[in-house]
Amino acid sequence: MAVDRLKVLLPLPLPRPYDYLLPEALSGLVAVGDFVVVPLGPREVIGVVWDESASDTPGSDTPGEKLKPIRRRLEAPPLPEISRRFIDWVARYTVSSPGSVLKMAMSVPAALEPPASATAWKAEPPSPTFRLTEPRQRVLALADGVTPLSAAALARQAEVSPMVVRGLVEAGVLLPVSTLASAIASLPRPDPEHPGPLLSLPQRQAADASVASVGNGFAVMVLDGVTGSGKTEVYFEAIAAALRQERQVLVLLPEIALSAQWLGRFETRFGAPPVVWHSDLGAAGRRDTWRAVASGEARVVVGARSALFLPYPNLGLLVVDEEHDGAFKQEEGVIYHARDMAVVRAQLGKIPILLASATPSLETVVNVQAGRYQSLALPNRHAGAVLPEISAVDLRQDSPPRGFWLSPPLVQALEETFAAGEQALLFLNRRGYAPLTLCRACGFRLRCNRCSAWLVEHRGRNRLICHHCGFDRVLPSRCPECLVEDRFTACGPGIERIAEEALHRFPQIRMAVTASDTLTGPRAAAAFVQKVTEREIDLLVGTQIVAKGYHFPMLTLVGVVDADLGLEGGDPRATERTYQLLSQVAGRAGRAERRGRVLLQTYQPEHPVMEALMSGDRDAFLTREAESRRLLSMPPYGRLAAVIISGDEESATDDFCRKLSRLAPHGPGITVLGPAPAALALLRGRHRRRFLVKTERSVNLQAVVRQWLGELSARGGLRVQVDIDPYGFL
DNA sequence: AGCACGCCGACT
DNA sequence: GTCGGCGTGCTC
Repeated sequence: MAVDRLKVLLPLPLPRPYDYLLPEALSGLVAVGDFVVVPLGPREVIGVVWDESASDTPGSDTPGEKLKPIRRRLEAPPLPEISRRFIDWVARYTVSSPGSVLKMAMSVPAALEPPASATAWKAEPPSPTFRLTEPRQRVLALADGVTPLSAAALARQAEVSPMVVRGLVEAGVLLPVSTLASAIASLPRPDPEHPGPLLSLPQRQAADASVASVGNGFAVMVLDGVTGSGKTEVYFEAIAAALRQERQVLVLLPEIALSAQWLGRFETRFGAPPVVWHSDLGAAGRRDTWRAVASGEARVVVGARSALFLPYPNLGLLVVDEEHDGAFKQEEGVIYHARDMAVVRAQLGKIPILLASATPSLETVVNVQAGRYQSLALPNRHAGAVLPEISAVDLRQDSPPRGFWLSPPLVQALEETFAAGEQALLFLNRRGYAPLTLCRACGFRLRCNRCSAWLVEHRGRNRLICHHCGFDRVLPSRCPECLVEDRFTACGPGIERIAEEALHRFPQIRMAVTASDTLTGPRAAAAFVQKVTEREIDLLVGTQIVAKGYHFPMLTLVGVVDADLGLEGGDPRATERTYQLLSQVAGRAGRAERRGRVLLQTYQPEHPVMEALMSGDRDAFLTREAESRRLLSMPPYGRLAAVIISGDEESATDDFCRKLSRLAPHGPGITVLGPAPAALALLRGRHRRRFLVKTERSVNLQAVVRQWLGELSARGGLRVQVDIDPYGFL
């Protein structure tokens, strides 16, 4: 019997797919995975056929027989089965609706509509009688190129009047072609046989192991090697292996927009650029990329976390570079960790995944120790480079003068570096001039009205900015509290202030100040990299943005202005994160023949993080961290979920929390903590409270949370968010 | 997510 | 008396 009903998943936060009738006219033409247009209330929505629902089980979970018919099927490649299972899996894991996850996979509605065919023109050999004037020849030469061009582009590039092109069209010498089809066909193909750099022996061995895994089913490999050990070149070989097998590859990077250097290395190895996917891709770019992925034409995709949800029909390898990086955690909407979901995607696709990092996350290290992941270690920096010498400056002894932040030893090291004609980096993970501004007359501190955060002075722009909601204002002349005039004073340093101090100490040096707000987009990043590489810059002052992925051969000194920043609060995860960040920053020093030096300014040189950095004994540090996590039953030894309640009214939010509290799950191996004010108790005008659900590994955490939250519905501006495996523990 | 339905304040 | 605010709930 023919199927006459289908389940269709819509990209909306609905609890399950809806049933629709398959009209006679579409019978046999619609299959599971197809994109279809269906009516939903008064509107039409694009969804995906999720399942067949047998017609002889009427209304098992459907209200009555008021089923509406599927309107039409869209001419797009169907959503692959693995993608559908992946979406279901992510929804279950993150305690969100499958429709919300589908929405991430369908982020480009335009890609599903019939390809808009902007007309381009292709040259046809003209008849011998056709007069080939010089302008006409120029146009025809262009139209003979690889990429078909529009009439306007032909005229512009051939430097002829549009009338010439029109004449050629009318004469039948230029024929119309569909831009889209040819754009896909002309995607540059990374070539696995393109000669790449020579690999060192350890690189070769790791590369061989990863290459061998390609095409051999699911496996997780951890590429573990210090900065400069050449991890990228190793996984390039695995990518080459996947390309030889005609499979697609996805590389996830934490900060895609800023990795111009990474793209350069890729092109050196493969002779062509990869397909790039990130959030600030234009609408047309997104559409074309989505289609290129769905058609299988995009061979290597490099992207930020959302690239994981593109509809790869033929994915053969996954790479997560800098796997420890916090940027893989999506904190809004469906909250997920792209690295963890990538492992699941690899498992569903029965393909290998490579996790690369110089400072693997504790979760990953524990998985290696348990034998679940295979470790491919790269012990040394190649090309004879040595690791930087890392030492602490004890600020209790070597304190900077009042109102300054660079200690005498650091100033001296800078002096030596500049004298040797080398470059230095001052690292401080704090944007702006000063993190806090207060009134000297009454002690009033300027804070954001909508967030529990101080306003940060950005002197360059003459603004006070909230880093959480973006609110900004000019510095008032009068204190809003005591009305006294001009008594505001900046407290503490941001990178702008460090830059000011450095310039005061070394008036001659050429300096670049880089933060996420000054290094906007790939162009700015490329310009910055070029300036540093060509040694037009002596000193870099920057936030974590400079810690990621750059390689400057002449940079031999790294000064960490405040190594203790981020250790406050006692969150077990903060220790690990600080270690990873500082380790990464330290790796910027001295990668070529020159040995680098790293100075950590700290008030606690005996802190395990500092000691681990200085001794280079990462494994001892990790063992110790793992032990403390085990004692606390924290991940990865226990399961953890954060439930965040937010509302624009504080009392209503607290009321709701009390109700939830009374219904809180209990039982063996289940602990619910809270409610407590969330890390940012006020964010964008919303009051936030947080519960922590902690369970033993044997407990189905998601089921517990789902059942708990299912008992109450949040109304009246209240919102409930579930964060499985939250990034912070407190 | 939309979009309609519904129940209370200021207008032609 | 109606127009319209946005709170609440439904959509196969």
